[in-house]
Amino acid sequence: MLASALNLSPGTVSKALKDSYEISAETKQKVMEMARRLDYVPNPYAGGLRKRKSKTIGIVLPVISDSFFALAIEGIEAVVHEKGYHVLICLSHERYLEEVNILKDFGSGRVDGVLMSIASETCESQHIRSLLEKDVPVVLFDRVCDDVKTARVSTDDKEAGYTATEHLISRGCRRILYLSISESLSISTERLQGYRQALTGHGLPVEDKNIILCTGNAEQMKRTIEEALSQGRGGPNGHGHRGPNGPERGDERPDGIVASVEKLVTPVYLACKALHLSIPGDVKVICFSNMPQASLLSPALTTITQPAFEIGKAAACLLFKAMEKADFDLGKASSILPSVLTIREST
Amino acid sequence: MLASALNLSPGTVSKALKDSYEISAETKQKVMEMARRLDYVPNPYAGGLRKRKSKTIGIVLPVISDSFFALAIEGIEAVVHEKGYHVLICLSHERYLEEVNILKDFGSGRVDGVLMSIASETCESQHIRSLLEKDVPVVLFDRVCDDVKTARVSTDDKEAGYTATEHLISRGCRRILYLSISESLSISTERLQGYRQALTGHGLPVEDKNIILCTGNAEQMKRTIEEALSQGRGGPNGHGHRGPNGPERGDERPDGIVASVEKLVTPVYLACKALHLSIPGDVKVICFSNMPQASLLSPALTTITQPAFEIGKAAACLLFKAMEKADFDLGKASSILPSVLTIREST
DNA sequence: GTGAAAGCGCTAACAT
DNA sequence: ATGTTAGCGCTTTCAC
Repeated sequence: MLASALNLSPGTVSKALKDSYEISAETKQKVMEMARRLDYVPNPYAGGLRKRKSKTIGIVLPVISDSFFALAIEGIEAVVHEKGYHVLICLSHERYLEEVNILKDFGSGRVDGVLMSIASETCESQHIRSLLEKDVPVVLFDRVCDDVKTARVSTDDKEAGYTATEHLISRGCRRILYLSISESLSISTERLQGYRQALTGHGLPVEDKNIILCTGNAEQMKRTIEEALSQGRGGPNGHGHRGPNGPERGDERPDGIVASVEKLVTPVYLACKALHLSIPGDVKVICFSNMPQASLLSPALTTITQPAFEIGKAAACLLFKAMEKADFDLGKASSILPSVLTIREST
Repeated sequence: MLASALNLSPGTVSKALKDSYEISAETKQKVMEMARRLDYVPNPYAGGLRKRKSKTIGIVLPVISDSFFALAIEGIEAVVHEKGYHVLICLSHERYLEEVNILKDFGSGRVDGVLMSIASETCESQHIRSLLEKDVPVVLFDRVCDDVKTARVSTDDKEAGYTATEHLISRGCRRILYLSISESLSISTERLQGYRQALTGHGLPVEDKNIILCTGNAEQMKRTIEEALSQGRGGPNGHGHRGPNGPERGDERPDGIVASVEKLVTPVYLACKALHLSIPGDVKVICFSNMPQASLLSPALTTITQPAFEIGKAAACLLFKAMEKADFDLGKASSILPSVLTIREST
């Protein structure tokens, strides 16, 4: 296209555009000039076909409207853009089957590498292994997966779960609810393990009825949480507040909540409100969240915050290392970043 | 690749895969079978090159970690995915030059159409027109731009600005601050116009010193807001609260804030806290925001909410109409969706 | 019903 | 220093 306008061969134009030493300054001048005039940009797919690279990386996420994921994308974008690559984003909507289809599509040459955080439905990883077999490097972040030999970037979720729970215990909580959104997700199970360890470590019982799986939409989650909070508050109309004299002997009502993901913040607060439970008076709440407005909530929310942007960045960097040198072993390249506990009014 | 494995010509394989009538059931069977076995997916770029379509649409945004944009992407993704297209996301980081580079790149055949919300720095649209000239359809959403003849999808920002301001007036505010993040952005100027009209319409003066441009990071914004809120609070230590007897005669202190974008929520709340101003006692606050936790803030925030998901969807639908029939005139296809006022404690 | 051939827009090796 | 050629992986006429 440029070539015909200039009466030059495409080869010459191609070289001129890349400032090759074999082209005369004069021709380069002409080519550049014309390129500017025609606002010409080479078709990346044509070149990519030839070079067998797409220069794009695929991101697979369950959702975007979540402070953690939105920030993680920005972290990824920072390094991808710097490397001159592009970013293709696909959503699994927490569905295993959609995730499978996306990865299958990514095996077509559409992307040179994949960054992914797995769906809550997913508890199997054959689809990931299939992709790896096609030599498409994959780096998992946040919601990772043990049974696949590739790099993982996340926080130490077990430790974070421990820290969160211990914090509640130090605040006097004895019957602590753990709210999860999946029974298989790494973040859920790891954080749960930390929760268990903290309870056990402090001589408190771990009770199944305090481990709550919250699914469905926000309204359904709220109902699930209300139900859990109503435990041990005997009598037919068990929704009354506790007496004015603080916890009564034998009161089995939960007095603390570890919410394992940000999505649970609203349901938790609404459930407490509906039950007329005061936070932190009746129930103390800590949540894993990257919400920038956590400190503005009523009451201000104690959080475990993950370095979302940094996680995205680190994952992307690992991916590039793998794409740049084929012998780089992602299998032994995982990285763990620190999360931070920010204590606020809710505890 | 499949072809060689089957000893068939690529043409035959291609047709078989698309279930063409000219291929025998038997061969189709064999091809499908082998495709499954090898987990084969055709390279989309090769086909795209031939058909001169990329089947991907480009999204240009200033940021992702913002409730509105994150939701808008999900709306876009819903329709793009349904159409069998893919989504390439590029961030302008509010920079005009990055936006220009992205659009230039998008003129290469990388995308078949573009959805975009312009950067706060942008106040010129030649780059958009250049792209349109290359027959890449563009639909603007939310942060639109008047001087380019293409479709726009947004809310009625002038009306929303009016509604927000009138609401504050109805709550007794007389000295209302308008907080913007740009002097050229459509959302800023339109909402500002509504603000002016509401003031004028209710016999209140429009004062330049009440129209505040907030730039920089959250900390800088907070300082700007503090300064603005300190207006008319005379005396050397002008930071004290107002007297216990309510507004004094001649008090020039602002008593209301219209924050034109979500990013301003935190700075506004922090500024009020720093100045020991109570919301809504001393200052009433309304903000354009899609934060799911607005009702949990302290105090709960009165918001103007935009139908972000729907805006994304509508924009994508228009874009597809334009891509599907070349004679579809985007110039006269804009659409305006309703935003909603949710009154909470902050007013 | 199947194959051969051309071509999408580019790059890279190989002439000239 | 420039041009020619082949080929990336696919689709699509057009022959057979």
